[in-house]
Amino acid sequence: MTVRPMRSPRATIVDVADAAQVSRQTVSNVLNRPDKVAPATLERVQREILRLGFTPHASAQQLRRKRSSAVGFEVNPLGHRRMGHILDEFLVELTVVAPRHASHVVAFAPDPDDVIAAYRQILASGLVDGFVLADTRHTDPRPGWLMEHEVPFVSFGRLWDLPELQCWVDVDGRAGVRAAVAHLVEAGYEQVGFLGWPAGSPVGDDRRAGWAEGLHEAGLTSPGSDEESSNQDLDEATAAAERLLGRLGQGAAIVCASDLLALGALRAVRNLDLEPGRDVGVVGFDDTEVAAAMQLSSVRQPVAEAARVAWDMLLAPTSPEPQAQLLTPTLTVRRTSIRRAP
Amino acid sequence: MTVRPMRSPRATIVDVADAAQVSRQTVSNVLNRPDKVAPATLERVQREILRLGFTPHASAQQLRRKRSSAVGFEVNPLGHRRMGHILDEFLVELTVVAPRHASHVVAFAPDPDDVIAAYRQILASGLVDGFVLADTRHTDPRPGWLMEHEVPFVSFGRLWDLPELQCWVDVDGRAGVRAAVAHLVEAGYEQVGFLGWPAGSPVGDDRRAGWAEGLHEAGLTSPGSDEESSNQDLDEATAAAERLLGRLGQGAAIVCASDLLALGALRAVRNLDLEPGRDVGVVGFDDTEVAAAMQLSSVRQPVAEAARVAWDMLLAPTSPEPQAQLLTPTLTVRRTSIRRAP
DNA sequence: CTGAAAGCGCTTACAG
DNA sequence: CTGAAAGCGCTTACAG
Repeated sequence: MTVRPMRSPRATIVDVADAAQVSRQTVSNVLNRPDKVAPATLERVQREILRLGFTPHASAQQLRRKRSSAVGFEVNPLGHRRMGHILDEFLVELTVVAPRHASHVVAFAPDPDDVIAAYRQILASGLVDGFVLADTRHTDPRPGWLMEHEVPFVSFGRLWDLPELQCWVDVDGRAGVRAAVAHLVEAGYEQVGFLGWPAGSPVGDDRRAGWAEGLHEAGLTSPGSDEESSNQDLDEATAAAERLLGRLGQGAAIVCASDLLALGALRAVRNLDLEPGRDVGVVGFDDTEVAAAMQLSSVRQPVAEAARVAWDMLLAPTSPEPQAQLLTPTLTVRRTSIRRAP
Repeated sequence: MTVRPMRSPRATIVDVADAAQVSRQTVSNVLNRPDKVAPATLERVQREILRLGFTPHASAQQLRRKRSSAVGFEVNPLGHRRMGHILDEFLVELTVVAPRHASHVVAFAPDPDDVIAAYRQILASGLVDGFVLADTRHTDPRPGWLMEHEVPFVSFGRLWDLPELQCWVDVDGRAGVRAAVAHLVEAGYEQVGFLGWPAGSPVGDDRRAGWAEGLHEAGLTSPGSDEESSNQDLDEATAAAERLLGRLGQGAAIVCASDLLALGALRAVRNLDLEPGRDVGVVGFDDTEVAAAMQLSSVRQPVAEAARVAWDMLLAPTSPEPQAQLLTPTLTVRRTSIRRAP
């Protein structure tokens, strides 16, 4: 047996075949249909594969199989802060799961002026078989285009414009907020107000609905005056929270549609010389770094699970059509929703 | 991956050749060595390429050229919060620049128990030609292994263990902190203290050195008592900042090694019923979301530039050996370092 | 300047 | 169960 030099050219299927005294097709069979190979041959070939450190060349497989075993994931320099890095986390989890499906993830960044062109290009080059979408929005051109060209895809986030499409996984924000309300009531707060975004955003409206449902389930009624809204801006959120606190009585709590809004609520509480948690409960949404740093209780999206589901959906047989999935978030409880120190 | 058949089979080089009435080699020449093709032929072929929407098949090119035109980038589910998402940003910028080099980025997540195995595997499969490393640390096995196997790579972050290697780009944290000190002195603060990490981390020590240099340049001397250290923990940082403020006089400022430490400093300031900015200056490091939300001045790493440099270095000729590059960060000035409201 | 030939490394019917 | 043949889509010397 020849000793392989340090920087040797990769071993190919032919090298393995020669070493194991079989044809290269048999090596391929060992790799792809081991049940069709005699046990003794199988073992001999596998030993040589291990010994030579052979790994099939991805390009050759892709070319022959007419399949890349890769999915594309769009990353976005402008938008990637919008969701508090949830999407960065999602990409990581997508990548973690990929090997389980003998696949990999290709990141790409479209020109903002022609997003579809990037999808078209990467698809035409055969670099990916399909896509995982994220950050879907109203009038998003991507799902329609992919649909029309019969490109396999799954979306992390509901497909707002195409309610008939079921190829998505999302997080049930409504249930998360509902759970936060229940938690706050349980913790002893007597009223629960809501600090949300201005009406009209599907995600924000969904979270607001969760608050209303939570109140209802807890037997509390909303006087209609215990909510305020603000854009994603700290000063605006602080002012809104101050107005809200002015109307809520003693021992109240505020559930917020985002951690940033919650940060405004914390400020408002302190501006009144009150102590978050002890005097006023506050819960945020997304459990970002900000939340952890500020000891803010927050609703956490199950990102890793969403990534797993996305893969499963993408690889599932096309019929029966996969069902959309709504995952339930969890609540990370920290100081700002503990009414009394233990 | 189960793939539904694509609606239209892609156009191949042969389709273009037939349409343009040339051989397929000529089409290839149009693509790869246009100078070797007669102008009239060139134009005719290019017209057909456009008309058919032809894009070369990546796998076929990779197989033939023995080059993938891709770099691997390791993403890490545990470590990706350590640097305040700087690495997520870096991946995005790497991806943005990739098309300029006719390349793409393959993300991968190693098994934490055998990181090298993931590098070996992805390399053996021919999926990438090289790697961009990040989050390098002392006793990092990756640079040595890559070096030994003559795998092209560039590191975002100094190669602490291999000072002879020049294939890295990093951010000059020392210069950033020095600039922050100068800014604070300029803004009218009379003393500048430092809140850092415990001695021993190369990055932290570098930032501390920047503070000392900044004091020196400003003609201030450090009494040796105007620094404190804390781990990345809000409560610990708050306590350290309180001790520090207790020793600093009126009109002081604090430069911090991270935004989280700075958050502790902000808390300490408020605990003393003082107002950040007006009474005590505070500057953080990394300009994270937390900084933006808290109106915290902070040192910002030029991540996009680092990504550009990384690509250039990776593709640069191997001789002369590329020079390591240290980029200068910028200071994002917000409320916490403005002494008086305008 | 253009085209015929060889081949990158693999997989998949198919014949033996 | 095993191997000879064809071919995935491209590029690159090379001959004309």
